[in-house]
Amino acid sequence: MKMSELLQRSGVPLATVKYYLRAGLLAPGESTGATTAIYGEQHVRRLALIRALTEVVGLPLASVRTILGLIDEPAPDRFRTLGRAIEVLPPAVEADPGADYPRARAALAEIGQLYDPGYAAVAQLERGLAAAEAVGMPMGTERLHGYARHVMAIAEIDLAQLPGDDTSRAVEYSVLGTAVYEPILAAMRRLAHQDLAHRILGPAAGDRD
Amino acid sequence: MKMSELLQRSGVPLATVKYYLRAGLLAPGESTGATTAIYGEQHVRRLALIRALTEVVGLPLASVRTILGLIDEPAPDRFRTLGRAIEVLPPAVEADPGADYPRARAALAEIGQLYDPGYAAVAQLERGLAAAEAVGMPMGTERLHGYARHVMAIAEIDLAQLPGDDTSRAVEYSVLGTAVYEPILAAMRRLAHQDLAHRILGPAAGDRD
DNA sequence: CTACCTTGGATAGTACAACTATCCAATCGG
DNA sequence: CCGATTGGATAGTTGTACTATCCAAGGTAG
Repeated sequence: MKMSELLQRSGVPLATVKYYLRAGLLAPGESTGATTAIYGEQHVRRLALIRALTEVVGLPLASVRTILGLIDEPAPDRFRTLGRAIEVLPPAVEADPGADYPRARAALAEIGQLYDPGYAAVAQLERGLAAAEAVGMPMGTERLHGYARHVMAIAEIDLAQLPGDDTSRAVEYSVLGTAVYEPILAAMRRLAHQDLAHRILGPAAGDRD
Repeated sequence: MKMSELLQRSGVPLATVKYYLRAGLLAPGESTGATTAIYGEQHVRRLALIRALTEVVGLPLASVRTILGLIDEPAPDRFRTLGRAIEVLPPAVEADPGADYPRARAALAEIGQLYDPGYAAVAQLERGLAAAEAVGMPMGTERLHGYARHVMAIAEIDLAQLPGDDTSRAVEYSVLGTAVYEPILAAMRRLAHQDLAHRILGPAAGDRD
């Protein structure tokens, strides 16, 4: 298809597509002359992916670029690829293998999980726990164990979906699954809160007008 | 305390504190003359809260302002207060009571929860589900049920922590708990993924160098 | 008591991200 | 063959979150 059709199919304005091309987020079409190039389905999908990551997940374009790069050329092993992808997901925190994350270390020890200060998610956990403390609602042991149990169950569901044979697709699945399903989980938690509040606080308290 | 001490205690630069004062995020100190005012512990706490919401949760200041306003002056009932707070949490989506959210409606019907297009979280769920579809990994029924079960269990843990007697504290708890514990849950899910990947894919695949 | 420091208040400037708009020239297509 | 489309380049806009400077008045240490 030509540019005009790509614009129509994707719903992205021309100026923005040009911007993505310049930024290296979108591969140029196959040039068929000085003033034309043809684009394929992969361009439509790529645009949808960029928009989903920016608008729904809320990623800055620099992070989108990293994730797209990982999908196109994964790191030698899945584990490291996923680790790299996680680093750019919000809230972006760079892991410092030399640093100590005391709250995260204690929490992970408590629930029997591996503590590795080189994981970005460990730094994120530390920040989250510190923030919870700072606003006067630190995480208790009971809550921690409860969260851990159910989060682990959710992670098992996620991994069960993982296509085991095709590595490249598995990487794409892992990376996108982490990013895309996070907002869904957050929304479901919020809805669960409202559902529970409605049932427990009673119809009176739950009445919306 | 005086301004200089507030700066030291909070670690926030003077220019930024002045900016927050101007923006109405921080109440002015009690004026003791044309060029002095005294600040209290509540100012230190408020600054910590602002920083936690902006840096850890990643909220824009406009959303922080809304949340602070809800904590200071909650809406008539908890249910609506929490609803308003949820609306400003990322990814910010405004709920349109007149709109239809087919994916969210189907999903909520499937798991037996109330569907109300007036909830911002419903619009968020719709967006998330649509994004998952757009990138080629739509949510299946099995996954939906699994998520729902565990998310509901997590929400029950959250609500168990809620102080039942003091409404104002309960509101603060609900609002902050939703915002602050979301990044913690996200980090825990990512760590659970890595933990599982390490155990299932084996030490070889999990080797980090 | 006085010279310097702190403060409050106002205003302007900076930095970055993510577009958005325009211009030009080549060329494609009816 | 002539208007519309395209690629390529460049400049401008919008929004957010600060950051820096200036001024005047009031506090404060010696």
